[in-house]
Amino acid sequence: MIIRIAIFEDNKLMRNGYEAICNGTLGLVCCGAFADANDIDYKIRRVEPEVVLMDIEMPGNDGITATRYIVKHHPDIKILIQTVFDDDDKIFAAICAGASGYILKSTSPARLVEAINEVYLGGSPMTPSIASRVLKLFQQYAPAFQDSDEKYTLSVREKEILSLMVEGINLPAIAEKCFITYETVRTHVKRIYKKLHVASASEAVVKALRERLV
Amino acid sequence: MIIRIAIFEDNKLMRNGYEAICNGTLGLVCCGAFADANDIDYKIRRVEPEVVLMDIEMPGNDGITATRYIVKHHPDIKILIQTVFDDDDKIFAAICAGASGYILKSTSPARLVEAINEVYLGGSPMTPSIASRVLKLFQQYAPAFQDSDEKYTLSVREKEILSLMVEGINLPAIAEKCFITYETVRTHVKRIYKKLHVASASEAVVKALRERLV
DNA sequence: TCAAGATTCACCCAACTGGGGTATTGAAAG
DNA sequence: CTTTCAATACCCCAGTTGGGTGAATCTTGA
Repeated sequence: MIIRIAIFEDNKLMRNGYEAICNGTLGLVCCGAFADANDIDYKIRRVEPEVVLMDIEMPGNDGITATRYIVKHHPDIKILIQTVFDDDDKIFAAICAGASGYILKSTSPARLVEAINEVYLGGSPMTPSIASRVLKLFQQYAPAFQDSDEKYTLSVREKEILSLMVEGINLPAIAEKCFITYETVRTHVKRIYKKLHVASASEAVVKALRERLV
Repeated sequence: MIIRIAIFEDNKLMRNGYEAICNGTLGLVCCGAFADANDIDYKIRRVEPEVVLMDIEMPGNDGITATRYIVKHHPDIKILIQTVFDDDDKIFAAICAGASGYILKSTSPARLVEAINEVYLGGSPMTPSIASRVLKLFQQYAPAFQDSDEKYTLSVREKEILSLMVEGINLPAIAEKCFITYETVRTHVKRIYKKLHVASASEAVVKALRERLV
């Protein structure tokens, strides 16, 4: 099985370098090398890659936008972001755009080939320094758990009902779904409110989401 | 410079294996190998590691709790989580607890040594499959920026009221806070529901949180 | 100037919600 | 064997919510 790779990189030297690395490696083949991400749809349809090596910094259509586009319209294609910078905003944007991996340009050819194989197999290779920033961002944006030592002890049934509430289903409908009466659902809900120290469905679902109770 | 490593691993064979790997590698030394994380404070103070190799699954005091404790009280110590499982909850909990790296036990000794050096230097080595899950979790929990196509065009007042709803405040109270009548709040809320295509406060706040509308 | 939209307010009605009880069953724990 | 607790179910009541309709300002922009 040969992995087809499309390269997007504005620097001609690097582009040729990547192409050489791909074509010089058993199991890889470069099916296209482009200096920009304009006409991205045409280019992707033309060369039909399985993995895209994407430079973030490019003139015209930037790598993030292109990534977002490819993820949306060709969800099977894996995208490996390459950049010289490692600032939080770019990483954050790239991840949210749906990139599968993120490596610095200082990465060795051997590691690059490894990374290409890894994204192709569904993994997410990241330069450790990038990974470190991702974790920090993650901790920042998901402050749940932080030091929650099992604060709330919801029973199985209660968790089930709470998660249905998070889905926006109202109590009568929950009763149907759970094959129990409306009154029983209400009993559970009241207990949930007491345990979570809240007084309404909205508060409960917010707490459930924020503290990852469901 | 020699990196001091403390090992927490309940399986004796693996524990001895890790110890042998550390002591057999130039630049690393195992300063302590423990079968559980009980008395974690005493153990850490006793052996003063720079890097902790932590098994998640251990009898008694689990690896996550121990990680949280170490991060809190010895913030300079880097923690490398090791596990046989790669389920979302454990990964999420470990990251939120403050682990610096996360690798599977199937990782080769060479890669383990590499990972130890990387966490020591401030990086975050992750097995690609773990990294992949981290990215997915990240995308799930930070859907901001996702595609800021201004999906919903809420007015200023509507956003204000929606965010008060997310705080769990009920409509009469919102009216007071905004110095408008209860009926007006209700009019706004109804319009918000139409714009968001929802039919209840819970749904609205969930959507607001998930899509970062507030 | 006229249209569109934001913001404000009001009334009606049916349904749902929050809070307070009480009570039975079965399983697990001591 | 008794206690505890989750899960089930029912009652009452006041208050809130969802949905509909109508309407008056005010700003903004075509």
